[in-house]
Amino acid sequence: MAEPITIKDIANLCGVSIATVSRVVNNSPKGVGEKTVERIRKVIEEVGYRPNRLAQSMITKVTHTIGLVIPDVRNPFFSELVRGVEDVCNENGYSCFLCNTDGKLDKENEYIDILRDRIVDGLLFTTQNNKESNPAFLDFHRNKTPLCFIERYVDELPETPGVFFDNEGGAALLTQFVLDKGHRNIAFISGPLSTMNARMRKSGFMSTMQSNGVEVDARLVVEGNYRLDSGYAAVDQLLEHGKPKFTALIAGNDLMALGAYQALVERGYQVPSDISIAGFDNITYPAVFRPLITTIEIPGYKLGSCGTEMLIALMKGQPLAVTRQVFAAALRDKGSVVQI
Amino acid sequence: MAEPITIKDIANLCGVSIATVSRVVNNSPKGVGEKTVERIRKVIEEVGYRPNRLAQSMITKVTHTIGLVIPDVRNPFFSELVRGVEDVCNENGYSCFLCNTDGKLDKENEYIDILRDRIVDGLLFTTQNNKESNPAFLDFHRNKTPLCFIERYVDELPETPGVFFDNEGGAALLTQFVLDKGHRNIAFISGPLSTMNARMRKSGFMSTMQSNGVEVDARLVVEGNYRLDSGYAAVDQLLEHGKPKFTALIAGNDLMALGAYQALVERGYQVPSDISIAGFDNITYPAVFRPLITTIEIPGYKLGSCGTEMLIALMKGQPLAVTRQVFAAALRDKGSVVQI
DNA sequence: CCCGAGAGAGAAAACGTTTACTCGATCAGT
DNA sequence: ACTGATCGAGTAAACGTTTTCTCTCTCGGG
Repeated sequence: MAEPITIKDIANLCGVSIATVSRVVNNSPKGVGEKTVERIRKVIEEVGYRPNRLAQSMITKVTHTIGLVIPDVRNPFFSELVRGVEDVCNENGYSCFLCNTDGKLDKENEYIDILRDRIVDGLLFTTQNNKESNPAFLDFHRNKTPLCFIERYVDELPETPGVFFDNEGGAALLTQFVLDKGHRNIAFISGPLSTMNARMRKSGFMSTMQSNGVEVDARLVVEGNYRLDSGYAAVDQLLEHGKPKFTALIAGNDLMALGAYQALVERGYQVPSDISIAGFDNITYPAVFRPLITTIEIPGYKLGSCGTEMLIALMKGQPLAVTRQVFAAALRDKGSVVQI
Repeated sequence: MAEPITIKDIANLCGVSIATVSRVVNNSPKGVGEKTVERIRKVIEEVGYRPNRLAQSMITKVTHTIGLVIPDVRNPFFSELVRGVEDVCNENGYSCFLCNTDGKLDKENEYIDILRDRIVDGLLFTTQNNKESNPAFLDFHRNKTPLCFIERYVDELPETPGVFFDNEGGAALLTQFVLDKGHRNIAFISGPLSTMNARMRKSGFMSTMQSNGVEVDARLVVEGNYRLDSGYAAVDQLLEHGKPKFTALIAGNDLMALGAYQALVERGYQVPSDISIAGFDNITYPAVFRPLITTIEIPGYKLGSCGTEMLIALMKGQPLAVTRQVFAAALRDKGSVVQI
């Protein structure tokens, strides 16, 4: 276990004080002579000295680390997001602690505590729970440790910065697209309404239907849970009373759309000729795969990178132009919605 | 910016010395009276004191963090792996720095330096480059900072622990499966032969062919780069001289298999009735998607969790029963290889 | 020749812990 | 009553930095 080289070693090697070495390490140009700087630089280079970041952080109270709290990195949306976060961190000299909560409140709280203990400089946070939050969380806020939400509000912290996706606008865009194709009887499978984005998407659907003067049949609106099988089950529910009363189906995400697709095909319907289908997320798999679902793209990478940029600005004490950044929706037409 | 509560505050509040508080925090039972412990515990609880981990680490030289270096978290295999790593870390009180290198040597080296500076207790490392390595990397080794490879050897560090997937065995298993279906003319698209796993898979293919007494037509073995389009391009190369001379095609991963599938279909061949296809990875997408490719499953989560368990054992100074853990391959028959 | 300014550099405190050492008090055994 | 453990608790050094002061030169201007 070779003892690491410390600033003291460099000082001895150069015959100067540690203060002087510290000055050249942090290249604060004041107070050190040209040739001394040169000499110390050379020795540092030669012996490969690297300052101990723990000791530095002790003094400066800055660790150049952030915490990233998400439900599950295996979800492709979050993989994208994580990569966006990590890239921006790296560009700016930050490192990133990854934390998976599965959306569970107790794991969220546990991680918040851990991250506070580790003295992260900032926190990037996503979750489904926007009701309750942990004391440590409010501590972050109270201590003015920068905090940036990703697709999340916490009711207690209404002014906290965040990056959001325009779920309502996306749903409106998609609904309008389907309406423009001539559909009037449109079924809607929402995500779990306990989540903010499911509510927003549903609301975008409802309001667009209304603003187009199309009445929504309440029996055609069902709640799912964002999983494949719940899309499948929703179709059973929609077909409960015999023949479908809808020519198009919009799902709260692509996974449910795929489940619905499967159910419809198994029951002998042609998609999209009999029934059009649309989703949300633009889950992108290798282009070979079928079926393709017309969808709303959610820019995961962008949300991650921009959220991190906001956070870094905050950590640097820069004032934010916009504290809540909302990303517009984009439609990805893949042919699963046809004109009637 | 409310100043955080320190051990000194607790000491003052309780009218004891910081040493005593430290003892109860680390509950080292020696040397503190029953009632004192109780009193200090209560105050700590009340004011919500949490020790500063930086200060602790300064003394103990232990940070309870690890570095996880992978090419890209967006690759589903690595998403799985990352989650396996993070779960085990969390169970054991470790936090994990995520680093994406895109397989680039310079980014790998950069992260190694960063992680060493951050004084991680251990390092989990994957990459494609097994030839060159960075001085800091060897430093890890020299300083006996635990190191665990994931699907990687570094030639300079032959004794380093690691978790591996039995690529050669997997390829053998798959090749045997295809042979058992009666195929004799089998094309093989390898991954980039600069990578260890591509070489192993190819080698498993070649040796199984040979051990079954089937000669390999050199023109039917081409090199790809693990990406979709290289599978597509490989088919062009294989069909260069007119009609296919093979009835089955094994690709070094599923992505290339899919690219090959697309190319074959576009050229009017039926898969699998004309040509069977098999891959590697078991990229799992929602079950609705077609086509399905018979493949070898690589247990990403398991590799991550077991690698982390090894690393943690090393960090605790426990001797390892096995320093190189090799995970066996499992075949996932999805019907894309038919009997002839 | 003297004074003051400014440059170069060192001394030492501080950051919040852990831990080896010390010390007094209590208490059991003789 | 004296000795020697043992227990409870405090003192202070140490970890490797940053940073504020302070000090000593050197040099230019009057």
